[in-house]
Amino acid sequence: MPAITLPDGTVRRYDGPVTGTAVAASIGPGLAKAALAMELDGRLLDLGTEITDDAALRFVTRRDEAALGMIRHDAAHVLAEAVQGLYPGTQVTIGPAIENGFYYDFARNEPFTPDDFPAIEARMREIVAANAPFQREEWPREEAIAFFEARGERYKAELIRDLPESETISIYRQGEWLDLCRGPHMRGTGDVGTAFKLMKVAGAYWRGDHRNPMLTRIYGTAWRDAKELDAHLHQLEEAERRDHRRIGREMDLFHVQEEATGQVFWHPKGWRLYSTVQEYMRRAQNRNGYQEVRTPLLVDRALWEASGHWENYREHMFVASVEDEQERRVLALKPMNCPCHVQIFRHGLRSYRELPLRMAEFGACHRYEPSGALHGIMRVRGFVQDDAHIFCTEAQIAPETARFVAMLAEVYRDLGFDGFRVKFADRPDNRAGDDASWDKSEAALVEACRLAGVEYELNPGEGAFYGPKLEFVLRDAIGRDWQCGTLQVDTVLPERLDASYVGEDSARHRPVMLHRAILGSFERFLGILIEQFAGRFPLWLAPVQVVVATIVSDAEPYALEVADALRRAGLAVQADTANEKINAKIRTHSLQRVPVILVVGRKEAEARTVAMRRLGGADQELLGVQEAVAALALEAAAPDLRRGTAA
RNA sequence: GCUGCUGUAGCUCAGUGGUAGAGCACUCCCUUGGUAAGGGAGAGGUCCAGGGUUCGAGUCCCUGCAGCAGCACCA
Repeated sequence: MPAITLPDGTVRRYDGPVTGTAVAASIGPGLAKAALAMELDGRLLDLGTEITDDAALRFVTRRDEAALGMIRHDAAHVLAEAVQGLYPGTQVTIGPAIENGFYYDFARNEPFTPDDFPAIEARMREIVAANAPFQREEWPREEAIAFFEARGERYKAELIRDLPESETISIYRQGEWLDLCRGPHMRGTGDVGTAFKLMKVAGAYWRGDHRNPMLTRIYGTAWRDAKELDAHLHQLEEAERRDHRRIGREMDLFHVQEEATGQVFWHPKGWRLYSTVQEYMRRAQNRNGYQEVRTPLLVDRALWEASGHWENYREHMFVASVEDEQERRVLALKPMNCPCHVQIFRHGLRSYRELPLRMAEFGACHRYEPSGALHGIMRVRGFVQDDAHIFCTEAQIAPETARFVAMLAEVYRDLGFDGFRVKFADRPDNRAGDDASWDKSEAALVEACRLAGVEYELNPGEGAFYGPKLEFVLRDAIGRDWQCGTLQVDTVLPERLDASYVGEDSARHRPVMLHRAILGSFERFLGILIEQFAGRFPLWLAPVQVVVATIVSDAEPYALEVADALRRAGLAVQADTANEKINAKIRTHSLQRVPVILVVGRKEAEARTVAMRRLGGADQELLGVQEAVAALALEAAAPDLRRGTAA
C-alpha cells in the first residue's frame, strides 16, 4: 500500500506496487503526457519503475532542469544506434551526458570525420521520429558478458566484467537496438527531441588512460528546444569572437612562432597591458607586506634533486649543460621558484620574529609542456608567475590564509571579475611526505578556511605532491571558469631543503611554506583578461587609451599638441593625422577597440577644444583641452590608485 | 605525448598534376573631409621544411616541424 507524497504535499495511496506512468495517469492526462521521468525520494528513475513503498515523488517534465541531462544521455544512445546502423563493425563503449551536451566513444578502424555528421544526424532524426520506447531489462552478468562478446563488443564485455558483483546489470532497449546502461532514461527516443547537433570528432583514450587504445569520440550538443540550442551555438560564436589568439593578432598585442614554441613575443601594445597589470600587482603585494625578490633562471641540478623536482618532473624540465676542461655541469631552467626562495630564506639565521615572511617574485619559469597541451598564451612553456612563498608557523597558516583570500578578492574585483569559487584539493596518490604530516596540513588548511569564512567544494586527490591546496576559480563574462589563484600548504620542501628559524625557545624550528599565486601566470591571466573584456578594456588597462584624430590637415599641429599634453599626463596616446576621412579613422580605431577618440577639426583647433567619442558610443562630448586631459588622466588611474587619491 | 584535421602574401582565404590568385592591410598619387570603409595606381610569394613519385608537384606519397580540436598531462 504505497503512500506517495507529491511536491504540493498531497498524499496519494495505491493498493499495490504502481509505476510512475500509472501514478501520472491517475493524476491527470496533462501530466501523463508531460512526465518524462520521476524523482523518487531524490533519486532520478524511469517512469516504468514500480513504486512499492511510501515515498516522495516528483515528476520530471521537459521544463525541468533535470530533463536536460536525460535528453543528453538519451541522445548519446540515439547517436550510438545511428552509428552502428550506418557503420557496421563499430564497437560501442560509453556515452555520457556532459555539460552542454553528450558524447559517445566508438572503437572503429576508420576514423569518423565531420563529413559523416549529416548522415549520422539524419539517421538520429529517424530514430527520434520512430519514438521507440526505452525498455529496461535486468540480465544475469554472465549472460550479458556472453551476449556482448558474441557480438564482438569487447569493450562492453570488459565494462560488465569490471562492474562490482553487487551491481545489477541493466540493459536498455530502444527498438531493435540495445545498450548496457545504468539508466535512467526517458519514455522513448522521441523525447530526445530535435534540438541537437553533432559538434566535433576527437580521439579519447579508453577509460581516460593514456596507456589504453584511443577511441573515436563524437561530441554533440542537445537542448530542450531549438531556442536553447540556438542560444548555445550563439554563445560558442561569442567565445570564438573573444578568442585571445584572434584578439591578440587583431590588436597587435603579441605573437608566437616556431623558433620559440610555447613562448610569447610581446609586442609594444601587449607589453603595455602586461606591464600595467604587473605594476598593479606589485603595488598590491607591497600593500600586503610582501618583499619582492629576484632569483636565477638557471640553477644546478643538485638543487632540483634536493627539492624532489628532478625525480618527479625531470622530463618536463629544460636542461642546459656547460663543459670546460675541469668539469661538466648540468643545470635546469627553473620550472618553479620555491626552491630558490628557500635559498634566500636559508641565507643567514632566521628568527621567529621575522615570521610570517612573505617573499614574492615575478618569477620567469620554463616547463617543457607536452606539445598537445600548448594553447595560445594560455598554456605555454615559458611564463611568469606572480609567485610568493609565505614562511610561517603552523599557528599563522589560518590568519595568512585569511589575509591572502582578502587580497585575492580585491585583485580579482579590480581586474574586472565579479566573483570566484574555491576548491579544496587534497592528497594525491603520488605524493611526498607521510600520512601524519598530510593529516596535519590538510587539517590546518580546513581550519584556515573556516576562520577565513571561505566556502569550498572538494576536489579530491588533486593536491600538489607536497601538500593540499586551495584553487581559486574565476568565472568570466560569458560564464566560463578559469582556475587562476592557488594557495598550497607545504611542510615537505622546508624539510627537504632544510629551512629553519630560531624560535622563542632559542631552538631550531621548521617553518611551514605557503605557496600562493593570484594570477597564476601572467601569460594565462592576460589571455583570460583579453577574453573577459573581448579586447574592450577599461581605460586603465587599455594598451592605447586615446587616439587624437584630425578631420583636416590644418588641424595637425593642434592634434599633435593635444596628444603631447595627454602623453605628458601619462596616457597612452596616438595621433592619427593620416590622409583619410574621419569616418575611416573612427572605424579603424573602433575596430582596434581604442576606448577614447578625440576628434579635432578646424573648429576645435580654433576654440582649443576636443570632441570626445567613447568606444561603441554614437554621441560626442565637446571639452576644453585641459579639462579633457584632467578627466582622462583621472579615469585612467588604476583602481587601487584611485582609491588612494579618493581617500 | 596520442587521435584526427590543417599549413599558399602581414591578415582572411580561393587555387582541376601544366606560367601564383582575390579581398582587406601596406606604399604612392588625387582628394581636405565633421563621427564605423572617398577614388586611382603600385609593391608584396622559399606555396611550412626535407625526401619521394612524375616529362612536370602549391596540388599525389613519406618523414619532420608548427598550428587547430579533443584526450592525456599541468609541480
